[in-house]
Amino acid sequence: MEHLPKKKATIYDLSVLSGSSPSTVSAVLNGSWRKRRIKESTAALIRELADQHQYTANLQARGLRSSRSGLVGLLLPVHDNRYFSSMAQSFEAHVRSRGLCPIVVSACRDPDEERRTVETLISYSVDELIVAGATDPDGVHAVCIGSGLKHVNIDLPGSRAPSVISDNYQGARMLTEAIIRHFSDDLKLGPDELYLFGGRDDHASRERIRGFRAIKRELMQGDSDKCIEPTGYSPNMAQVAFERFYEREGKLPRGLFINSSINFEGLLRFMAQHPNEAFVDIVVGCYDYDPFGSFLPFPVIMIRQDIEGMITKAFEIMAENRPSVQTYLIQPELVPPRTALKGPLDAIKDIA
Amino acid sequence: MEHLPKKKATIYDLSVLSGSSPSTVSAVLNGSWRKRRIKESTAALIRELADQHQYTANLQARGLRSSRSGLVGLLLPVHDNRYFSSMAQSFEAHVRSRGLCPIVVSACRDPDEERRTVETLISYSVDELIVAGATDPDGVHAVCIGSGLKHVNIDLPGSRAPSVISDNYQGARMLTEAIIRHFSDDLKLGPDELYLFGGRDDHASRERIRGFRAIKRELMQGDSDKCIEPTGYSPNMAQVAFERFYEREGKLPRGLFINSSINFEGLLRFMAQHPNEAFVDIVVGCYDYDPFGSFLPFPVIMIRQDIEGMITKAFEIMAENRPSVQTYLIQPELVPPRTALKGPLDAIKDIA
DNA sequence: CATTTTTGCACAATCGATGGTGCAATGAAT
DNA sequence: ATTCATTGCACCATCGATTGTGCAAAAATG
Repeated sequence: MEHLPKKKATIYDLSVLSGSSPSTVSAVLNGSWRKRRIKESTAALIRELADQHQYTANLQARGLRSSRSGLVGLLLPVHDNRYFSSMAQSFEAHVRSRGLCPIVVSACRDPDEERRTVETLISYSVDELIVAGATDPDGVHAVCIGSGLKHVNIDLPGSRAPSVISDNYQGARMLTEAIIRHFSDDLKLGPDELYLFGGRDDHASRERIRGFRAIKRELMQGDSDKCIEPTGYSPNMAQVAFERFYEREGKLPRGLFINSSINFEGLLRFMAQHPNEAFVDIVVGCYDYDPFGSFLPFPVIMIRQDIEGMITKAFEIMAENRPSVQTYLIQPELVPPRTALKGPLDAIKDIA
Repeated sequence: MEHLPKKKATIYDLSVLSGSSPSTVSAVLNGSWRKRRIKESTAALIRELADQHQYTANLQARGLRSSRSGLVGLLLPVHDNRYFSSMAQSFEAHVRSRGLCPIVVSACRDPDEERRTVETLISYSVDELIVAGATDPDGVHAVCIGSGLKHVNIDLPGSRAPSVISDNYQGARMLTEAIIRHFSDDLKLGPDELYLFGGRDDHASRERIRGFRAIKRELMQGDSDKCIEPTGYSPNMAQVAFERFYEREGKLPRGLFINSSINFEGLLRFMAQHPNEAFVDIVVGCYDYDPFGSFLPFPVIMIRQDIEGMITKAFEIMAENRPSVQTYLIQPELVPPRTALKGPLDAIKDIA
């Protein structure tokens, strides 16, 4: 039977029931009672009543009074790809292990939405915030600073708050080199057969492009601007770019550096329009790891960013009392084709 | 320059500045001022002061007073796969469009964690909750009912709250039939060559198994218990199951119905251990859509659940004042191999 | 037994916003 | 000019917890 939504018990209810004052009840229930010299027996009684009546603290009230909430936020650009969803997963585990409540929100790469969202979080007195892949980290910072909210950037650095990012330059070098070396000597790749698609004008893309070009020049003695096609972080724009290229050249470049799995989805859309023959000889390097992407019918080399490492580092930084504004580089990992890595889900017990 | 975290302006500050009372300021700033017959000019003045001083309401205080929070929650089993991350993405868009704040949390398929998490959300006076793929929806329901929280189940039904799920029976029939028909007449699949892997003892798995068996008997005149291998929702257990099968039979079944993309990842892990030759003739049907999964080197047929449809329906139900406890079936969609569908990300503008 | 110390708790202000109620000033109606 | 209705706003209790302070009663000390 549905019992009517009986309103929740408060410390005042328990106060009456136990014969103690509200403040005593509060102290018992929030752990500060030793300090307040509450008798063990009083505490025991109150605790018993509390779970008899299923008391749970009203966290809004607590938050209002103490201007803390027990919430830790993660601001994401989007949910729907494996990079960010893994990040959310790791993040939650970390926050939970500290006994706090993780809340994940996305802001669609929109600077205004980013700021508005953070303002909302602040209005709930979120205690800490990880800002991942923000389009305008410094804008977010300004909002945070105004209210003293601890925050760390991840994935894309800001200039005013500590940042933890992966070493995109090194990663791009590794990935590019792996693409090049994947071709045997007799089918060697030329500088104008290796293209970079995707990304936009953000720190990560710039670094990756820098790494791509550097190693390309070192190993191939060549590179040109036409080998770089930034398409934004959208499957659709990437698809269009591939289509255009294909129309122009009659084929895709044999070597493809794809900036982010989101853009890789653009290649999928292209693939859906063309027979497999168009792909027999290509080698793709994707900056970002997706387990299914790793097993496509052509060689796909991927970079897996060390999400767990970045999250860990971010929380370490937030634990400091006066963290210095600097950018920490975390090394990413090269993932050869046909590799199924473990992820944060593996940490979860599943009773078969 | 870092201005010191000057504490945020409150209605009291604005009250002093404007010469009006706090309640007037409050009314102006929360929109109820017309009703309270505040003069237009007074309102204008207050509004100007408000954004001069960057006033934003303390939502904990508001929530405490009004016992509403403006938060809408989505409880997920896990973040890290495309099905649930798409769900999060759609959910956020819906909630945002209503001017509320979406918050997404996962509970790792752990009934206790589910209940604890919902209790936490309730402590923050979350206004509405979508419970997706909960292991124990009725347990969650009990917690919600205790505090009058509106909620709807998605993906896995409960018996005490309205539920929106996809038609798993029909979906499984479609998928199974598509697998069978994918084989040409000369290579026809036998009943003992078509296996179902993955899932566990939940409503969705049961329905899918029922659909799988029904159509199998109709089209193949055969089915047996050994063709069903529930492995739980874990890549690892699924991998182990595949390995065992392979060891026993020297090959994989030619027809594979895989229950959820999470289990499909188990197949990836298996694949990483074995040469591509082990897969040349298999056809996989996966209940859940993953764009990369669709392009693997063997035919992969997928079922895409109508996430957008389910979310929409869920919100419609929550908008009713006395929703009836029933289960709504949403039709899923069969996705042929090599198909790149659009997703919730496509709704996001990206300034290239 | 008188005094000091310790124990155990109650009191009350406070966090920031909301909304019911009441009342003065203004304008309209008679 | 008196009465009545309307306008415009202030007052105050309230939501549920936290925390500094104060004060009896009990215990320790002399």
